[in-house]
Amino acid sequence: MSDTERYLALLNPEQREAVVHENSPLLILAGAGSGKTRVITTKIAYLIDEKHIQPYSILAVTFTKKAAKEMAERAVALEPLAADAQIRTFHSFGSWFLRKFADEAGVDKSFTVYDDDDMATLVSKAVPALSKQEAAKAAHKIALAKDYCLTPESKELAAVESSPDFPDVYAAYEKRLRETGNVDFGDLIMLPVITLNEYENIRAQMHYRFRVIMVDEYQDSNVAQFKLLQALAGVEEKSGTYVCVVGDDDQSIYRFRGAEVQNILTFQKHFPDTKLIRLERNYRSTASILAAADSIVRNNEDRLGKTLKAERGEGSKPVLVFLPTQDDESAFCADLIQKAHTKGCTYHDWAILYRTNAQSLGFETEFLHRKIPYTVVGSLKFYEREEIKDILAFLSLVANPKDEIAFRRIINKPARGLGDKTQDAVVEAARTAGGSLIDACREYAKSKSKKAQSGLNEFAALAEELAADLENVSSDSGIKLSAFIEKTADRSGLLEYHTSQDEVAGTQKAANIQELINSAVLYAESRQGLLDFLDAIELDRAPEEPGDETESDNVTLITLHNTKGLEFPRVIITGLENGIFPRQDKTGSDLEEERRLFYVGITRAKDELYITSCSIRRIYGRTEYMQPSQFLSEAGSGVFKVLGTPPAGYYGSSVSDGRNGDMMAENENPLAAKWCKGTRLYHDDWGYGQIISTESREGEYVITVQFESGSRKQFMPAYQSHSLMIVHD
DNA sequence: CCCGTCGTTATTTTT
DNA sequence: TAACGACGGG
Repeated sequence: MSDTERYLALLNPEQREAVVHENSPLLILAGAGSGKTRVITTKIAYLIDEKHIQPYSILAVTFTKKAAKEMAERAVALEPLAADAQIRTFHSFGSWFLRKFADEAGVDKSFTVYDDDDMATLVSKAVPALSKQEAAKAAHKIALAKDYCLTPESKELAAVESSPDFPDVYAAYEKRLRETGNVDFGDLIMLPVITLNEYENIRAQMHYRFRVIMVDEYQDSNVAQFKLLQALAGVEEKSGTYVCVVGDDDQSIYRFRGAEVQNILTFQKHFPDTKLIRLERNYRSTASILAAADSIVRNNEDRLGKTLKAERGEGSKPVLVFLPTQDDESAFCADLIQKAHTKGCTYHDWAILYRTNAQSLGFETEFLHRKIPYTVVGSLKFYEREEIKDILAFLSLVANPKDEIAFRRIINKPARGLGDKTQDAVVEAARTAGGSLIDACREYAKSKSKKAQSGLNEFAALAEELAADLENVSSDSGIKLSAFIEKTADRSGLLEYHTSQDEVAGTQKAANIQELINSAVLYAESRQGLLDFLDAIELDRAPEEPGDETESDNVTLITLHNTKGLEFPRVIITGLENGIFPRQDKTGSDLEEERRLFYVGITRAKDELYITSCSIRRIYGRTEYMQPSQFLSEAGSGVFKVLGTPPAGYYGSSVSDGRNGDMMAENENPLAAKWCKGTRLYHDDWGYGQIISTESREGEYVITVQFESGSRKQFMPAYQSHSLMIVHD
């Protein structure tokens, strides 16, 4: 048996068809857990082994570095030659392209990438009339415009932001950004598109180079990325480039950030003769979890439509739990996890999902209290922390002395007596001279009196010294970049500044800076090494966060958005309440996106799924009465096993079997109506049971419960209802 | 220019 | 509730 036969044998018929398909564009609609990564990686190996495609001319793009890394590793495991294939994120491809064709694209070869924060700062400097908030809003709109590949001159710009001065704000920002030589994230996609459209020779060069292009998570691509794919593939030129995209329209959850579901819905129109293959066999979740997922997403209108078939057993029904308050919610989750842990289930098996980052707080408090180990994924990103951005800003300024944003960030940190006024003047001087900000400091210091003078010279000397250090080391000298970063942190005074902050606020800033230093050991102490390091950080931030504890036994706390591509044996999706999830008054296509988000959450679960909904929640310090999420009633009955009692007036999936209503008419005691003979119950400690008798003792209503575990207990629902929940099947 | 206090305002966010 | 930004006194 050849290697090829061996790995093809691992595939089901649809997967195999997708791998061996050739000669026309291919759209793979891959449902959650249907093995799409396996298909892509096998296809890469197959193209190299059987079709003798040069690995070098295969381009596979993903959205996250994590996905790119996993894909590369798995492809290489199948075929070592795949190490030479270009497997990268859209943005890292854009970065590669822009450095290669920097002159044509109009950027500095050694550009660094501005993030959303930097964009907002630059907008406020380019258009000083705007308040901080207006600048941030404008920056967001500019990013969105770039996602749609719109320049300040584009007629369609009004669709993004109709305000009449928006094109001017955008244009002013662009002018200022080009002056720095840097780019923003949007540029990494948009500028290559513009360059490719403008230069026929570059287009031809790319067509010659890349014979196969594959795109993962295609449902989350935006218009600019679509145009990039179109230009690279050369549909109009009939370049013969093979295009294969993989995605799932039901998992499109980044529309608010410019992702365009239409890209996948209309792919066949833009790429003639497209072959469509559906992967609908799900190898991840049990049948009853998939049934729940389908009962949600089938309420969406705008979808290509597909039904997942479970390859695993039926499994246990997902459990829907109605709880009084959010505190009960975190207690319920903690109980569930602790109980499973005593039975040998690891913490690592569990994930708690929520709509907004703020919701993690309640769980953190409860878990800390109960000593349940956990990790919060996402919320405060390492590279977005103040101290890290400070050090990176200093490094960026060394790399590019025209970097205005980096300059402003650190020139007066620690305080050197150089406030806004001085900064503006220096930046202005540098802009008119068209030169370096450091030179401008020296120049401006001459015309300035005493105090500012020494500060300016001190700062300039520091920047010059560090820059000179870097130039003096020949590249490949074997010295590590981490030594240089350590020196930068030390000499700039930033390390000392943040260490003293630690003492006041009890933070971990100094330790974080040390982590940053450590992360640079693999880079050379040279100008090129620094550029590589900054590039890697800008584009690959999320994955290898220092302190990543995926190895140890922790419960995962994570937003629904962040779970894309992940899976867990046991999942709890929390906060299923109108206003929280779906958020506020989402309607139409926004509501459909929320529904897809729920779908993504459900399909993360392999074996067990729990869903919680509270009656009372504190929002912004105010106590609000919540209604269960409309998604729950849409699911219809029979999908979930229901625990607890939904708030009055809720006619969702837990409609009573008629018994409760009948009893209410016969009995004046509301407790007796609810806690009647035959009612099925769930108790935090004793598990499932049924009421076998009821009585009144000394004026108190008492029930006797027979538990499935064998034990028989008595309870007074008036006082103990918090630990007892009624089961509605 | 620095630091404290008060008032305002709250999504999701691969890169 | 909490966190962050705007403003005013030192």
